[in-house]
Amino acid sequence: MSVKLTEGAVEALFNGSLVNNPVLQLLNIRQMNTGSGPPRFRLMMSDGLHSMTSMILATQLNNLTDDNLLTPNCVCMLKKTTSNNLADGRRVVIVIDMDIIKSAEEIGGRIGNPTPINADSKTSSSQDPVSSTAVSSSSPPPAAVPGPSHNKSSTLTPPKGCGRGFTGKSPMKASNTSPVSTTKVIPVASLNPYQSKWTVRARVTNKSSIRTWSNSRGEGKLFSFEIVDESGEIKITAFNKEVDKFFSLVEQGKVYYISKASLKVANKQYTTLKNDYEMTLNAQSSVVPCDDSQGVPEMLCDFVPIAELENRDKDAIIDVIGVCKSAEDVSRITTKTSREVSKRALNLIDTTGKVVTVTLWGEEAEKFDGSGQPVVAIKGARLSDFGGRSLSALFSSTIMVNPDIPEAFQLRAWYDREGHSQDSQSLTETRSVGSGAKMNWKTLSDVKNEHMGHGEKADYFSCVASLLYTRKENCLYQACPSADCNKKVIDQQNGLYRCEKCSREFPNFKYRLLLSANLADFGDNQWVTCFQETAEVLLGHSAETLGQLRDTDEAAFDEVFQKANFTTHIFKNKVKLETYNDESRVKVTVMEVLPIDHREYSRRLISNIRKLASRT
DNA sequence: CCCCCCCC
Repeated sequence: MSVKLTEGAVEALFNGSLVNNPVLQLLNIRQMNTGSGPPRFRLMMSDGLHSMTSMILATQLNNLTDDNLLTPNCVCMLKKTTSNNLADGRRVVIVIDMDIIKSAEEIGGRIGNPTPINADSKTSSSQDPVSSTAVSSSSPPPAAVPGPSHNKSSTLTPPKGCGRGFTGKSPMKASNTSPVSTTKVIPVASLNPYQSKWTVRARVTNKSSIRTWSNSRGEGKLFSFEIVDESGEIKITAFNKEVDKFFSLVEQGKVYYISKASLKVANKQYTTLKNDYEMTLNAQSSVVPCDDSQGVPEMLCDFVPIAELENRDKDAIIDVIGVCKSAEDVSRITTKTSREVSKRALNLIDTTGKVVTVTLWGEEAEKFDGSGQPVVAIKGARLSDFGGRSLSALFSSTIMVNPDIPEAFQLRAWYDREGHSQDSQSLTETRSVGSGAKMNWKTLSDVKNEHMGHGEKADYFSCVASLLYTRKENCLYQACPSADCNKKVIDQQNGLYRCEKCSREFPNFKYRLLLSANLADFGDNQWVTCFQETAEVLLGHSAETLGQLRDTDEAAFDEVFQKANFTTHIFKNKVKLETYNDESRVKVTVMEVLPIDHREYSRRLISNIRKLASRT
């Protein structure tokens, strides 16, 4: 058991002093009674000299308890703590981040002979979680020590409990006329519904506009914003009167003291922030601008590497950062509910070499400028399984272009040095590689060598090929004008056209395309048949237009075919052996023509070149 | 007390 506890750390934490990564032993862990909220765990930890019970695991670390790793006797390093100095002077240490560095089994027992630092406390386990953390201070915390252990937040409050020897059971009767002057600033991460006297000092991020609603429960208006301090973040919503009161006061990016708001458990379904709770402003709430924003972060991001998105659940809300390798032009689409909205898809790449497509909406899509391949960070994007894995920005997402953060500088440097030329792979299959269907890539010589289409059923394959030749002479025919009938009609030479299938004569017909084309790739060529839709894509004109053109302007008609020649596409094909008059030949029908995705094309090309090279 | 988050 070669582990050394940080002696003196418990006393320091208890007194609210800064301790750098203390190593402590867990003596006990207990789930507190939190009613309907997420479980909270209270820890008893020891530095070998002293133990303290007034330590609480931040809920984001609750998963540490999942695998029975956080069990008595294990040794932990507390990487981030914050102390929550309650209004009556009691102190609670909240563990925001920690590592278990030795398991209980490895340690095997209690290290040293620690004595409780709060020996004269008589806490009751049946009390509510906050009051149950009550400690009476035999040595009251030094008043000038600020709440967060990071030592940055200014001390706002005149020292409370300077008296000495007061107990946790009898709260200070300080006058509470102003929250700023009498309520201790606590970290956002430590906010919970069981504690009412607090002030947070935090920066506003992501302020919404005012929205109205009307449903069976009534109607009203609201706006919401998010706040962040160095401990965490939380969403705040204001309704109706509080909208009038606070909307113009609350400004994006500014720092405020906020107190006396209601806390409730956040609905996980809509949570985009890393907090189990959310806040609602009420008639008693106070929001006061704070001139000193020192130490209050701009934004809290937990960037997920792009390659890692493959392992995340659909609909997860995640933060992502990457270089915008390419971006679509903005376009307008109509939603299922007939609303028009702008959209723009970006392709982001990070140092994992993976690319993901992220879609921006509305104004964000319109104003985005992808020139110069900026670094783009998105906080709170939703993971979708479209095309494998893709991302979509939400109303609540924050989109930052070239943000002033270390991750962005690192990405920029990486991309400019090597990332730009690196072989990358997208998690998002684009439409051009087959609308979700699996592509069975073949070269034209593969089709022959593998005797494709010789089986009972047709085979399907995709290839990248160029149009080498088209038979324009017989590509158009006059077809039955009935919607569901494409049968060739017989010109009765009396102004009427007869369809044998429909047993009817019509005064008109429609043009249909049946194009024979010779496709070529670098190894072989192949005759294929393209019916109406695929032929229209290849020739770039409708059958109707081509029919008119052939009848009126033969030169223009010829030019259409000249232009189509040597164009390169992705062809999705069906191949089947057909036999007539004892003669068998493979018939290839083009099912779909897709534009080339150049990234995919390069990948195919390189792979084929390697394959050819390995044969020689 | 909202919770819309769109398209392929």
